Amino acid sequence: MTEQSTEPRPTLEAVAARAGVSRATVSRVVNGGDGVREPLVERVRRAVEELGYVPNQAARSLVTRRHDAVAVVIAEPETRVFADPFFALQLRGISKELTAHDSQLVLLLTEGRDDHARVARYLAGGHVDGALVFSLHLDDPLPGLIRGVPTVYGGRPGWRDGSRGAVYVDSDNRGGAREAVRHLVGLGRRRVAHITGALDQTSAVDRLDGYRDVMVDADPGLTVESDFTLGGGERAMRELLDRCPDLDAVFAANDLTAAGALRVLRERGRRVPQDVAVVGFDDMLPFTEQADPPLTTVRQDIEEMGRLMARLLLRGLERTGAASARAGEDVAEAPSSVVLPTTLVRRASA
Amino acid sequence: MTEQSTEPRPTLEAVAARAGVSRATVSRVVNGGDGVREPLVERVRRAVEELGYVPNQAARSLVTRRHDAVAVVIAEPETRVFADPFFALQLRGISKELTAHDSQLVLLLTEGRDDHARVARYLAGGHVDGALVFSLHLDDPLPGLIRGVPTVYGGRPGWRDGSRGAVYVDSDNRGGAREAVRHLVGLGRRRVAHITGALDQTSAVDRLDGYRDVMVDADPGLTVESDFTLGGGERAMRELLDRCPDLDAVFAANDLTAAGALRVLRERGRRVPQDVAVVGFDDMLPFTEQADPPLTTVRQDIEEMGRLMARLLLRGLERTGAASARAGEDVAEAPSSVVLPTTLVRRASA
DNA sequence: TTGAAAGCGCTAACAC
DNA sequence: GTGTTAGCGCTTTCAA
Repeated sequence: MTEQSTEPRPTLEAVAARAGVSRATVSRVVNGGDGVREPLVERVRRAVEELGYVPNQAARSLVTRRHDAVAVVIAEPETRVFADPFFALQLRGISKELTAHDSQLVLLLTEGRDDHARVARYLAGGHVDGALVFSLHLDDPLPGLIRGVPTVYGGRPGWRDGSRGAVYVDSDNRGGAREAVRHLVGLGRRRVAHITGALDQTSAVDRLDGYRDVMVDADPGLTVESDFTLGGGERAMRELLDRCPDLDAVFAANDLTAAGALRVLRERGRRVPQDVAVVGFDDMLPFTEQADPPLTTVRQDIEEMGRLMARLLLRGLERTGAASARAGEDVAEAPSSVVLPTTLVRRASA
Repeated sequence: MTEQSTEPRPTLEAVAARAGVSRATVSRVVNGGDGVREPLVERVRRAVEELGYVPNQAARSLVTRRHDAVAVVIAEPETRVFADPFFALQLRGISKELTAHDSQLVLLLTEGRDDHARVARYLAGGHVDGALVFSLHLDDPLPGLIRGVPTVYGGRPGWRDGSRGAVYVDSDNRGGAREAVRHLVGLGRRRVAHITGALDQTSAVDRLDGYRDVMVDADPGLTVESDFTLGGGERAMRELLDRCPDLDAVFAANDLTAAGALRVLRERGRRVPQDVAVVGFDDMLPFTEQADPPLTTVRQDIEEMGRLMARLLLRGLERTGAASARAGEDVAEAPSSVVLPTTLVRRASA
């Protein structure tokens, strides 16, 4: 392993000694330097430089009770998480926003129920200022375990008792689905099928609702439940074709599912879009572009969702944080949930 | 935002008072309970339970100088990072291993040169016990900036002056490439082309070397430089076809590149594998399986690489950590680099 | 404006 | 075994 620094890192004390001032003064300079006269600031800065001083965050947190760190909890037992770049994009957005606010990203991946206690303990341990929680399934016990930690959810949580005032960022899944299905109908398709996502997630439920909004009294046989995966999409498509050979369009709950459907349609000799038009959801490049034919889909801005989540959380933290409370200054609104619009991206498949 | 616990969390002191013992005893119980008599352990446990006590990590780190946290640094300015599930899989492996050791994963994504200083500062700030660093390009300044923090690299670093005793985990890129090309040659192909990866990364260089090992005195025109992306693969394939229309096989530096190549081959009316056989690298499902035809490729176990990196780092930390040093017990070997084997996965494309 | 001093909550010697 | 005590490195009143 690369170099092990055995010699202790310099402390405030050391810097103070070197600069010939008190610890308090060094602390002030390090934290912005307000109320310290210029020549002293200069002296301290130089000492910091020379000694390569870096504040010890543990000591600082101990007194300030701030950590400048945010936990990102991805509660997704399935391998699916890593089959599409969804989370990577969210992380990217989050990371950008946090970085801009000098906050760190602590990633908590949970593989199953066992991990919930661990995550809860961690969050309760006061390691982080807040949490961003993803991919909740209905009745996920996690939210109940993390009370006391400011949290923003990715996607509307699916609690039966409403969302209990939880703050979340979501796409307009229902509206997007409506637009997709309307597009298919506008193309003259009458037998529009729907392959759902995992119905224990609100995104899947909302997309199904959107489909139903447009296809009122649709043949129930045209809807088949699936799970957001490629393999699931294949299975679902086979089932649909067996059940309703006359279908002329498919709205799939996401692009991965649509890719599976496309493959089966090709297998079965159905031409896309001539025989069957297909629309996906997510606009997950390069899946959609690489698909054959390139996939018409509903785009959501994943990275922006991540960024927004982080922003809401940080804003909330500032609002309740010591800084603003002390000054009693413009106490901003408590942040509230945001639903981002989607857009239909037309390609060759529909 | 969900609930803001305003009342202060209980401290060791509070637990001690409640259990009628000293802080030291509580501390002992909380940290394993060695050397505390059973009835007391019980009393303390109950008090902890009742008060919902959770240790304050900042206070603990301040004295132990351990953080039970490891930074994962992904230094990848390109969007590419998020186009394939490569990092997600590594993260998964790392996360599993860290979790098993009660360590946290702090993710540091760097978007460009500007971020290096930030990352260096963070690492120097003693927030973490060690670092796992990925995706280094040649002459990346980062390694120079993080001296003092135990580090394991993902992929062999490409420093001109050797790897300076750095510990890394890598795949046998060269051997895997050899196997891929030998396979093509074994199929009777004589004009085997190679689309390289980004040659500022050792993985790309090693794969090129492996290709050359087998194709000694190959037509230099059969090798074209690319960048591990789908678009890059398309461009490279076009160039190759223009330059060497008689080529009968392509070894692409990764699956994404291969996918690009496949697309262009189809465009140009070349049948795969009859006219041109194609082999990729990575075995990035579902890319390889979804490809048309399904892609023959060199598989590397990405998740295992991640897990191994974490294991090496943790082992090294234990070795030098207070615990083992104090006891003077079996001082294990300093961990050394590991190169994982690859395997050829045959599908339809070659 | 600057410094002195009191902790933040915890662990680890060292006594008892 | 258990308790007492001295810090870990920092911020933050409070005086000067």
